Amino acid sequence: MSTKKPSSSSNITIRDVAQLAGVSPATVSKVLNGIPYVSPDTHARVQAAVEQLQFRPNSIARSLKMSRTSTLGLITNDLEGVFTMSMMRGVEEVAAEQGFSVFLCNSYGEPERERAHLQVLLDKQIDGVILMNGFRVHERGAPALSLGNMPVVYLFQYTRTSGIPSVIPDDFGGAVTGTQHLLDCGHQRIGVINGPPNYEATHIRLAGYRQTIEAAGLTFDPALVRAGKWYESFGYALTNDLLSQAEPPDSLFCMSDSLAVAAMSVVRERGLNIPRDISVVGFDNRAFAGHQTPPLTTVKLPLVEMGRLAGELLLQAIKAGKPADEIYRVPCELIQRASTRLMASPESGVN
Amino acid sequence: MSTKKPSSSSNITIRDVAQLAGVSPATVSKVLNGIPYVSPDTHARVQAAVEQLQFRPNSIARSLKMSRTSTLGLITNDLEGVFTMSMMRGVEEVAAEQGFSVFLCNSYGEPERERAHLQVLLDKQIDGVILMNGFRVHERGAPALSLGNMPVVYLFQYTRTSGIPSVIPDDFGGAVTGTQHLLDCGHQRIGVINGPPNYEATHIRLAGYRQTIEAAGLTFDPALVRAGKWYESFGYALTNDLLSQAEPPDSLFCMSDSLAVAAMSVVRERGLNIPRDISVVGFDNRAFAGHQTPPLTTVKLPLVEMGRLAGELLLQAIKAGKPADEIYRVPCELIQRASTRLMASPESGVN
DNA sequence: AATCAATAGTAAAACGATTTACGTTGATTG
DNA sequence: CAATCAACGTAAATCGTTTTACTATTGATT
Repeated sequence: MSTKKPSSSSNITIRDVAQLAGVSPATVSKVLNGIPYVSPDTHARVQAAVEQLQFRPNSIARSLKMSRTSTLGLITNDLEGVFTMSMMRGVEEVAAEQGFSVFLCNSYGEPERERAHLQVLLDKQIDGVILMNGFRVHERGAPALSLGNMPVVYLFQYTRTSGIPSVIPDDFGGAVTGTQHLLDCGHQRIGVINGPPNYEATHIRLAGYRQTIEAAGLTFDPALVRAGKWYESFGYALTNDLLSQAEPPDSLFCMSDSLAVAAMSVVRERGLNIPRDISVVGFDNRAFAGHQTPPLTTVKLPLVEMGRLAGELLLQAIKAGKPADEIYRVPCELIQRASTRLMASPESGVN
Repeated sequence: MSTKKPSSSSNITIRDVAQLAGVSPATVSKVLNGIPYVSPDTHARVQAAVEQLQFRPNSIARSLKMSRTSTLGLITNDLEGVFTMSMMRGVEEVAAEQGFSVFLCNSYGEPERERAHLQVLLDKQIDGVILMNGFRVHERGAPALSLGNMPVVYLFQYTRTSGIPSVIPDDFGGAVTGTQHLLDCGHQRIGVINGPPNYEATHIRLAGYRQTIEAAGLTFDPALVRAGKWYESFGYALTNDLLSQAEPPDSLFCMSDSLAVAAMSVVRERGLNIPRDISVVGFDNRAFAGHQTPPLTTVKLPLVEMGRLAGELLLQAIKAGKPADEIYRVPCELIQRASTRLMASPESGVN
């Protein structure tokens, strides 16, 4: 009959293990942490005791001494934003891989809440924090609270103030990729349905588009560009407007998948076939993009990868010295589906 | 010129405060925690010292002694699920209100990951945990690890094993509400586009529909019911099928907003007007529901409220004794928009 | 045989708060 | 006047680890 205590979950401490193994707590600590100079015999005895008692060290006590908690903070402006969860997943994933836990905080975009959350996290001695923006206001200033020398990484927003790495999508490159794909399909008049001017991405993507068509020897025509908001409801009028011109575009590059869905619907209503008569490319690679008819070719916002990178940068900053403060632009790859004319091979030029 | 130390964030301890105020650490602890028997004079002196030093107590040290961390765990099966973030927001919200932080963990539905996460959270001495399901497999068994007597709450899933409260939507009531609304609009042949049979919600909602129409004196007609999956792409064929019958339905109750979007699209293609010729009701109240043309009337899944309730139940269990183990079904209210014929007042019956 | 280095283990001091138990003091009371 | 009591403070123990001395034992080297 075992004499195991009923034990309310885990009263067992390192002392109990030491006692059972017939050694001192210090020795147990050594084997627990793989510190050398403990005989194989003792090592085995301690491990057996740990096993038998189902001992698990108390992280809190450990943290107190070590002043490292293996804990990250993740503060978001907009927990319910459409891009938020994928980035969160990336962050959580790398954190878990490296034995870190992450505190989730929602600031609702209010500096006062952000300050309060940061304060609590500081009190809880987290090792680092990611400040993540759910919406696309890219440039941001200092955090709402002085963080001393705690590592910080910005995600989906950037800063030019020094010492803080930022992770954002490569909007320019993404626009280039999308545009080039349409050129490769043989299109000469590529229409653009863009987002609102108060988003930096709007301008950057347009610049990417412009550079690409000009590099292909075409001239930039403002008549082919329309701008509204990111939502689907804005796409209908803009697309209709674009297609009603004397010389309508032969393809559409929509700067969000929502806009692309609206555009496709308008194109269909006008009796045109996608992609035979007109190609459509979206941006974001939202979940619904692949479920359209036809499935939407789109430029993917690398959200999970961005989350992972932000997490890696933060962990790296925690473990070593700070990485060079820098803006990391994660490439946006093309997800080729059926809303654009399929070419034999992406390499083959237009000729 | 101030002589404040450069200070690497927070080296200042309760001793420093005590020293500056000319009292003992114990006294400082008293005023910090509002414990009586400290003279107004001393109180003021201590507070001044706290202020001057910008002292903030170290949560880790506090937790070690008190064995309470003011920290919750939230483990989800599916961090990227469409319902997850709203529930998370609810949980985070109440937690923050009551001074708790929440650890976010993604188990990807793998028991092994869930076990690992739980283990880490236990080591970190969290005060309680919410096990949240991102998809609609409702019934679940015990957690993947024995949790001793740590409070647990299930969210978006339930259990009949004792001691654990569960928070789920009231699918039955929601189906009743949606059906009744269509009856109130004067419809007699209400078609149903349902989800897959391996979801319990599918059956419960159908039962709610059936009971409601039978209570109204109509007979349940299986020919009016179609089932597929929740995604939009399944809605087209089902709706077409339903509407091609000799006696087609005069209204549609779609058990997800995605299905409803597909249904509306099919209805339009057939040259019918919504809501004049046919009413459509959805389920979930996804973000896009309000952006349809016409905006979709739908039964709201009370995700944020469910998250809040789960958080409240957990905090309550932590602070007091466990609440009665029970299944909490949160009501699903009707969000009335323009895809159903508007009635003068919900109270006025059909007559 | 004496010295030294490497190995094995431990006692005790941290880490930074809370809490218990106790000591003053001054006022009130029988 | 002695005894009681309440108010105010503090020293020291405590929470469960890690880490820093420090001791003791070996085996190898001169």
